[in-house]
Amino acid sequence: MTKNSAIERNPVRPTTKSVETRARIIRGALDALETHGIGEVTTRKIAANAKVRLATLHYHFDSKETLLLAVLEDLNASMLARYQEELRNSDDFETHVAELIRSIWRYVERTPEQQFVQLELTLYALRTKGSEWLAAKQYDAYIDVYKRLIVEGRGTQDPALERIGLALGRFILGGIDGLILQSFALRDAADTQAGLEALIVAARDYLRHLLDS
Amino acid sequence: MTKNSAIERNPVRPTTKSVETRARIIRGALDALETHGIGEVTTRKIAANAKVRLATLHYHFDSKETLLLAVLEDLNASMLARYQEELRNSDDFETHVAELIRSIWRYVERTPEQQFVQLELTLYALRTKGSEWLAAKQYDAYIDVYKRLIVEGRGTQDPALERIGLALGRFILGGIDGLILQSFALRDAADTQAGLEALIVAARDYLRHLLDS
DNA sequence: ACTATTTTTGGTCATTTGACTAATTTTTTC
DNA sequence: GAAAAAATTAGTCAAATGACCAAAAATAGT
Repeated sequence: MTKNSAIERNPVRPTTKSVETRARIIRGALDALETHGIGEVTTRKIAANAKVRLATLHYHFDSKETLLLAVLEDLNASMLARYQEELRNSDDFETHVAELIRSIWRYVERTPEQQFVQLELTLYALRTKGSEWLAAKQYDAYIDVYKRLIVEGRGTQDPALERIGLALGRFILGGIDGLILQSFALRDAADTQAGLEALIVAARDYLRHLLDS
Repeated sequence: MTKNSAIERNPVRPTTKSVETRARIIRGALDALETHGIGEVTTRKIAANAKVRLATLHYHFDSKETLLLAVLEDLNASMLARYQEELRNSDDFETHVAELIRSIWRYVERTPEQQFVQLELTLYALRTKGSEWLAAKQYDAYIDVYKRLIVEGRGTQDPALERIGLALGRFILGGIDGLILQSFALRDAADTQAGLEALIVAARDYLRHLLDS
């Protein structure tokens, strides 16, 4: 870990090629992270995975740390975009929320390794001095998206509704996180399914509770 | 990472001293993990922290991996023991559950670094081939303890009650995990508090739901 | 096509790291 | 209190790793 001369090396006008390579490296890093985990991932593995020389990697990213955090940012952005374009229905409020949760979980089940990596990287960011903001940004973004997906199609934009969406969004996010951890640790499909149903019921009841008060 | 000759080296009759040193190393490892995180922890840091030579560490633990997993086991055992000896009250069922959750959270707030390390180690165990069982054991144990704490003092030991306790235990564990992550990421005391209250309400409603069906 | 800039490459380096051994010291047992 | 077993120690080692540089190659702007 020697000192770094990123500022001088950084290009004034990044090329199209540069952007592509950058993206490829990030993708390679994600692949490497999924198969090896954050503890075993090395710049060489990432470079190999991205079909790029080691020095090229260091040309684009000042350090391994920078790269890993870039992966997390990328992961966040793409996952959020995914949710954004989903779900345009307009059921009954409670059904809508239930469907949202199911939709979220369907995505989680389709990308378990990604979820795992994201968890690892979130903890990594929290551990990395000066990068805690990334974790905060991530959670803020998630909560915001969840809120919007909840409120969506309700017609009004009552500030009270916004508050409810926010609270419910936080609740659901927490529930999903907890469920992810349990499903990873216990690997029991039936229990996971039951947990999901429990979360749906709980979210519904919590919604009622919020609407009452 | 050469191969290891632990079997031959292991003592036939471990001494009192040995047990003490072992415990000291585990404690040192925990300290090191708390301050450095799993990504930066080294055997040397651990040894220094435990005031033990590096070779001594390797005498007691076949490998870094073994040691880290031992830390996780120790952490689980001690935290569970902590919960066991707590809470002997016998309120109304709903109040009892609410108090339980508050009690759990109080402990979490008293030991944030430990919670963080435990999370890191759980992910580490899940990543470490052949050690996934440790994570499973951990969660099973937690769920079981939660279940017992929930059912405790209800008088009957109806199998239906057991089922309810189990489901509610899983639910609460997930909720706590989710809340821990959010509180770490967002670092907002008020939001965390609100999240806790939400969990309590949700658990109460979920309990009612379980009792109804 | 020429030039300036960006990008890539091959090769190098210091350091860290986990693991290991042989010898010494401490503890236990009889 | 002597022998045996256990525990500790100092010192060594190979491998891995992140970072870096100087030079070559590719690309873009004019």
